[in-house]
Formats: sequence, C-alpha cells, structure tokens
Amino acid sequence: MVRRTLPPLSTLKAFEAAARLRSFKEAAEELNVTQSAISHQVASLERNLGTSLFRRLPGRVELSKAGELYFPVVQDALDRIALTTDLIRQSHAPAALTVQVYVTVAVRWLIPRLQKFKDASPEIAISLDASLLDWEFNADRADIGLIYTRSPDRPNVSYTLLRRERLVAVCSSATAKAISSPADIRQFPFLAVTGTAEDSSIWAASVGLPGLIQKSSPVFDSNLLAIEAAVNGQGVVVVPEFLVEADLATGTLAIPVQSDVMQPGGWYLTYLQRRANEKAIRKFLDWIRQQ
Amino acid sequence: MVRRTLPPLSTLKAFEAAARLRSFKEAAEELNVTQSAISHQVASLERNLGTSLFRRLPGRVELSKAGELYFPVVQDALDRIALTTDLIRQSHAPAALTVQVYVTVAVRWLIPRLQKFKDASPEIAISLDASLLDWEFNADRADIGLIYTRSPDRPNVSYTLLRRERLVAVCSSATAKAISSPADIRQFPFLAVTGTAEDSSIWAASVGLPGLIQKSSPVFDSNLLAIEAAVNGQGVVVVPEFLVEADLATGTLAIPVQSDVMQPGGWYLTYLQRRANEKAIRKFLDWIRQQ
DNA sequence: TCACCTACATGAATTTTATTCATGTAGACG
DNA sequence: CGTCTACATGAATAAAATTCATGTAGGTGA
Repeated sequence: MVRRTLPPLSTLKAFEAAARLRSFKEAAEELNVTQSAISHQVASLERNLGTSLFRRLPGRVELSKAGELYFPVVQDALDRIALTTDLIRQSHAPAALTVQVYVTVAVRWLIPRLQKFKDASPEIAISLDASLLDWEFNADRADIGLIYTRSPDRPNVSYTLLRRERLVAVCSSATAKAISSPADIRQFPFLAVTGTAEDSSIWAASVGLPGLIQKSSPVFDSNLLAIEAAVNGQGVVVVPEFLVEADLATGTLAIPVQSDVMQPGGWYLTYLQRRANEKAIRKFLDWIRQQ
Repeated sequence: MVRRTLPPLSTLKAFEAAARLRSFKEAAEELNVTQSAISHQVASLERNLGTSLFRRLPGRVELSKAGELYFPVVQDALDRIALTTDLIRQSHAPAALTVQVYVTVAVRWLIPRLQKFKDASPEIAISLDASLLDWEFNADRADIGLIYTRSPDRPNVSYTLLRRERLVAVCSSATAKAISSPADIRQFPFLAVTGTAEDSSIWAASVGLPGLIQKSSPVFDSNLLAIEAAVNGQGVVVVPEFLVEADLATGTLAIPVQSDVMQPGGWYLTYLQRRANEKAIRKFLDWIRQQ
C-alpha cells in the first residue's frame, strides 16, 4: 500500500509557476533557479502522482487533463498561504523599504529630500538601491522603484505617474555666456550619456540642430557624471529639468538655449500590485507625490 | 529587502500537524519522524516568519497569536491539496487494496472466500497484511482492516460492524467423546492464546468453570496455531465460532460443551473516514457484508 | 524533597533532497 | 541543413531535512 496523501510540497512551487507561465524556462527565471531544476521537480511530482501533469510539445508545454485539475487547486492553496504568510511577516518585521532609484536621481533629487520622509515616518527604515544594472523596476531587489519609462505596462506592476519632465540643455554659466544662438552649441563638446540618446536627439531636433551628437562626443555612464562635467565647464548636456533645478537656481549651471520639448516618457513610482496596500509603500507613495 | 512570500513549504507539514495535535511529539509520530525533526522544522518556520508560532509551556505547546492566525489557513490549504492529490492519484493508479487481517482470520475465513471477490472485481488488486504486530487498524500499512475490538471509537476511523460472534470451545472429536460434562474439560490441556484471555475466561465462567486457564497451559501466538493443535487432539481452545465453522461441519473439530456466550467486542471493517468514498474500499465493504 | 519522567531544544553528524552542470534530443525556423 | 529553443537526463554538488546524542525545565510520585 503506497499512500502518501501530500506530495513533497516543494515540488508544488515549481509546478504552480510552470503551469501558470506555461513554460519551465520562465518558471525557472521567476524562481531564480535553472530550467533543469524545474524539470526535475515537475518530473518528481509527476512520478509521485503517477501521472503526467504536462504535455510536452515541441518548444513548449501545456497542462494535461490531470494538470488542469491540479493547477487551480494548488495555485489557490499557495495563494492563501502566501497571503497569510505576508500578513504575519509584516506585523512582526520592523518596517523597511528599499527604494530603487537611478544614482543621478538619488544624489540630485531624492537624498536631499529624504530626511523629511525619515522625520515624518521614522518607523520605516529606508534603503536605497542604485545599482545601475536595472533600468526597469526589479521587484526582487526593491520594494518600490522611482523610474523613467515610456511604457508603464508591465503585468502585475503598478505605476503611479509622478511627473513628465521638460528637457533642458545645461552647461556652466561661463560656457553659456559664449552661446548666443543654438548653432553656437556646436563649438562645445556635447556630453553624451549611455541610454539617453533619444532625449538628446529630441532636444536637438527641437532647436533645429540635427546631428548634434557626434560619435566623438565624450560618453558618460550616467547623467550624474555628465552633469558634474558640465558644472566644470566641460560641455553641454541634455537632462530632465528636475535633476538640475538646484544648480540652475544657484547659478552653478545655466541654460544656454531655451526649448520647451518634453521627455517622451514619464517618471513613475512602481511597485508590485499585490503589495499596494502595505503601509510602508503607501506612506512613501503619499509622501513622494507631495514633493 | 528580504522578501520570500512563500515559506519553505515542507515546514508547513510539521507546523500543521503540531498545531492540530498541540504536541510536537505526537506530530512526530503522525509524520513518522523524530520529535527533533518537528522541533527543527517549526523553529525554521518561525525564523522565516520572524515570529514564534507556539508558546512553549512546560510539557506542552500552545499556539501563539500568530500561530492561531496561521494554522487555519495552512490547514485548509494543505487539506485542499491533499484532497485533489488523492483524486489524481486514484484516477491514475491501478486500483489496489491492502487488507489488514489477523492470520487466523486470513487463513480460516478470508482467503477461502477471497476468490469470489477477485472474480467479482478483477480490476482491484488485493494484498493481505497479516503482520501480527498490529492488533488495531494501522492506516499506514493497510487501506482497510478486518479487526476485532471492544471500542470501535478511534477518531477519523470508520467502523462497520460485520458480526458479533458466539464463543465456542472446540477440540478434536476424539477428545470431545471423552467429555460428557463441563468439568471433564479439566482433564485436557487448555490451549491459551496470547491476547484472548478475556474470551477464554468469559466462556469458562459461562459454563461454571472459573480458573480453567492455568499458568501451565500451553500458550500459542495466535488462534491459528491453537486451533491446529486442537485438531490434532492436543487440547481444548475457545474461539469465535466463525473461525471453526468449516471444521465443525466436516467433523474435524467438535464442540465438547455447549454455551451461548458471546464475545464482548465485535468484528468490524475499518478504514479512514476520509477514504470512505473510494471505489475499491466501497466494493470490498459491500462484498464482505454479503458474506 | 529528590530522583525520575516527560516534552521540547540544540548542535553536530548524517542522510535525503534539491539544484546545478554538462550534455542530449526533438522540432521550429530561417 | 544547420542553428536555435525549450525541455530531458544523469552525474556531481549544494542545500536541506532528519537523526543522534545530549541538554533543560517543570511536573510527578516515592
């Protein structure tokens, strides 16, 4: 008599993800394991049940009859467990929030304002994650992200639009004095930043200077470095306005040529939809919208 | 940001059992592991959740606030999984049924009739488990049990009364001829069987022979052996009537002294309540009630 | 009141299980 | 027809669960 009512529960995690995504490969990515691990786990569950749960088709899998029966039950059960597990963790863990943010935004915008949030919500421990690697929100590393995107439409992610930004070209005031018409800009190095070519060319087009960005332009890893270079009179850089507001106010940076063109995308606060009601996330969201 | 929505699911098995039984020791027994394993698993879950789930009291445990919140959810989720898992296993496993039965009953009653069941339900593969070790039904080893008990009241177990049996004393016909009154029985060895002292003394009392069973009586491990000894003229044994019906009919055994006393307990078919609707169990039950 | 018992805890050793790595297979796609 | 993609598979490795041996604390009975 071989009878073991519950299957090895760990295999269910793999099965649920594979069934939901209809792909072992994607399930593997979601669970941060290899495709091989999912394959083994599913095979082990199938052996345990004495029936196969997936039909293996070329290049993909689909649920078998038994899989169709099993999946909703397993998914529902794991959902319930996950929900209550989070509830218990939340009520017992000290509140903490990791904010994903680009270095430039962190240094030139967020950090100067962050003390106010800490004063208002001292019970929430804030960490910043500015590892440049992710341009998009990465829910594995952060609870909430302050990001720029043209397509705020990833599934299961909430986007709250904070602002659309005007693009401005900035340089040191000395440099600005030497520029009286848009064309004069060509006399100075154009400071390029990886990943922002679109912003630059939109701005250049708006002032009638196509081809402003040359292959020979100095290239920086991030806006932060390019802005510092501009402050030091090394050229002109195009950035969203809020990153240089303080410098414009103090005169550290100046606008050589006016333009009213906007960034094509928007700046958003993003977080996982299912976490929308967590206190720390709500508080940070409410606070940042007032800024 | 430490976030792992699902806890290690294997720890939930231990938690559920411990919470339900309100004892780590009993949970360990149910899951066939050591108490230490449960303790480690629960501790690991508690570490993962960041809060304790049990209050450790001297000699026992009770659920903490968080435990009270978690337990019903986990129990319900595991129940759902178990239910559907069984469903899938059933529909894909070749039907098989292990019947727990005492050796004597197997040899003298069940096996002679079993072919009829196999003929009627050839799709069900029958195994017998007559390992003497369990006097009670053991759901880990068998699907259904044919057992004798005075208290058919274990939780989660269904009992279907098959019959109550008359106790008869039997011996070879040669021995029977030498016995004309109850007292004559004392001239022959009384064949004792471990675990049936009660039956013997009830019978002895009913015919006015208290103290019939002596310390010097030969003792057998099971009725089967004692009956064989009686067949071979080695003495008198008291057994439930159905075990010797065939021998009485053929004259291999005889009843030296009549009595109408019944066994205090009954003969039951037992199985886990939750498995009452399985086809193999229902079929065996229906068949055996006709015998 | 003092052994002794019972139930749970704990750390190290061990066994079992999960995962990776390296490679294989089969069909789709250019 | 090669090449790519997604999954399978077996051996090696890493991680996790379990046991074993022992400890602790409170309760129980001589």
